[in-house]
Amino acid sequence: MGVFWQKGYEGASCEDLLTAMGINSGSMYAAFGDKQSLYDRAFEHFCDTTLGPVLDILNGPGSPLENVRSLVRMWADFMAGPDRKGCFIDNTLIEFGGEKSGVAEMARAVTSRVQRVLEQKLGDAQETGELSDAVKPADMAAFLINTKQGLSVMSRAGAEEAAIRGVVNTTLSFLR
Amino acid sequence: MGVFWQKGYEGASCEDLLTAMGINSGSMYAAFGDKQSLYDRAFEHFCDTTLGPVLDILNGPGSPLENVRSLVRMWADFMAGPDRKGCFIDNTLIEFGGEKSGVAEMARAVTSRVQRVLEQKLGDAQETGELSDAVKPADMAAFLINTKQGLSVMSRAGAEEAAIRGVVNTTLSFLR
DNA sequence: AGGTTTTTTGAACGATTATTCAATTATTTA
DNA sequence: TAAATAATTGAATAATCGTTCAAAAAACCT
Repeated sequence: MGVFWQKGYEGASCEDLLTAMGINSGSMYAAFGDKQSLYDRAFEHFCDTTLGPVLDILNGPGSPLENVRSLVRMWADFMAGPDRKGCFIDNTLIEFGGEKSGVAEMARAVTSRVQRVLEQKLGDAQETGELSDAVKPADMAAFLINTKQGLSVMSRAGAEEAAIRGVVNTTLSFLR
Repeated sequence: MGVFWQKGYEGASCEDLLTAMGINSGSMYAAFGDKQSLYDRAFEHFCDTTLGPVLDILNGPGSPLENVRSLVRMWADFMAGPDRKGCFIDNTLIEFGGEKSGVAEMARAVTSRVQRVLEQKLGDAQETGELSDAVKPADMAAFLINTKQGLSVMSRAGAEEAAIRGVVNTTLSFLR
C-alpha cells in the first residue's frame, strides 16, 4: 500500500512492490491476480482502515463543529507528515479519475461519503448555534473536501509544514 | 504539451507523443534530446504562455479585488473545460514535487510567483477598502493557491461542472 | 542543375515492464 | 512418518519502454 501510495500505479514497478512485500512474483500473482488487482486491494485496505477513524472523529464526543475542526486539523498532521505522499484517495482520483475503473468509483464513493457526513455535521452545528446560518452546509462540505485535495497537492509538492498548517488555519477561520 | 498534461510524464509513452506531434522518433531526439527534456520544454511552454495572461488579469483595469476574483473565476472555466486535465503546474508538482528536478523547481517558482502577486493585490484591495482588514493577504493568497490545487484534483477526478463552480463560488464568498 | 548539408524516416536495439510456470520448499493430512 | 496438497521460488517470457542510427528524402546553396 505504501509503495502505491507514494509512487502511484504507473510509478510503482512490480519489483518495487515485491521488495516491499518481501515475496516473489509467483506468490504475488497467485495471491492477487495481477498488478491492478493488487492496487485495488491496497486502496480498498486504505479505505477500510481510514474511513472508520474519520467517521469516529466526526461522530465523536465533542460538539459537531468541534469534530469537523478536529478532522480538518487531522488533515494537516496527515499531510505534513514526513513522507509527503498526500492522501491516497486523492492520488487515486488524480491517476484514475478520468476512467470508469473500480478504484476511481471507490475513491469517488468514499469521498462523497465523507462529504455527506461533513454536510450533516455542519447542519447540526447550525442547530446548536455553533455555526452561522449564513453558510450552506452542502457548499461548505464540498469546499472542505476541495481544501483537503489541495493539501494533497501541497503535500506531494514538498511544501513546508508551516505552509500546510497556515492553509488549514485559514480554512478553520471560515468555520464559525 | 497536451499529451504530457493529460497523461503525465510516466503515463505518456513516446509513441503517444510522436503520434501527437506527427513526427518520428529520430526527429524528436534530434530536436529535444530525450523524453525528460521534451517534458521540460513542454512545461516551460505552458508557463511562458500562461503566466503572462494570469498576471495581466491581476494587473488589469479593474479594482484589485475584482481582478483577484476574475482570476479565481477563470480557474473554474479552466478546470471545468471538456478535457478535465487539471492545471499542468499542479500535475507537475504531484509527479515531480518530491524531486529536486528542474521542472519541480520551475513549478514551485511559478506558483509562488502568482501567490506573491495575489498577496500584493489583496493588500491593495485593503487599501482601497474593498477587502476587510481582518484577512491577512499572505494567508489568503496561500489559501487561494491551495483552492486552485484542489480544483485540479476535482477536475482530474471528473467532477461535475456545477461542483467545480460551487467550490469557486464558496471561495469567492470569503473574498470580501 | 548538381552537389552539399540538413532533416526525416522507421527498423532495430538494449533495457525494463508485467507475467508465467516448472521446479523446489513448506505445510497439511492420514 | 509418509504421502498429498499448497505455497514459494526465480529463471524465462512476451510485450513495451525509451533510444539509436544508417539510409532516404528534403532543403539549401552556388
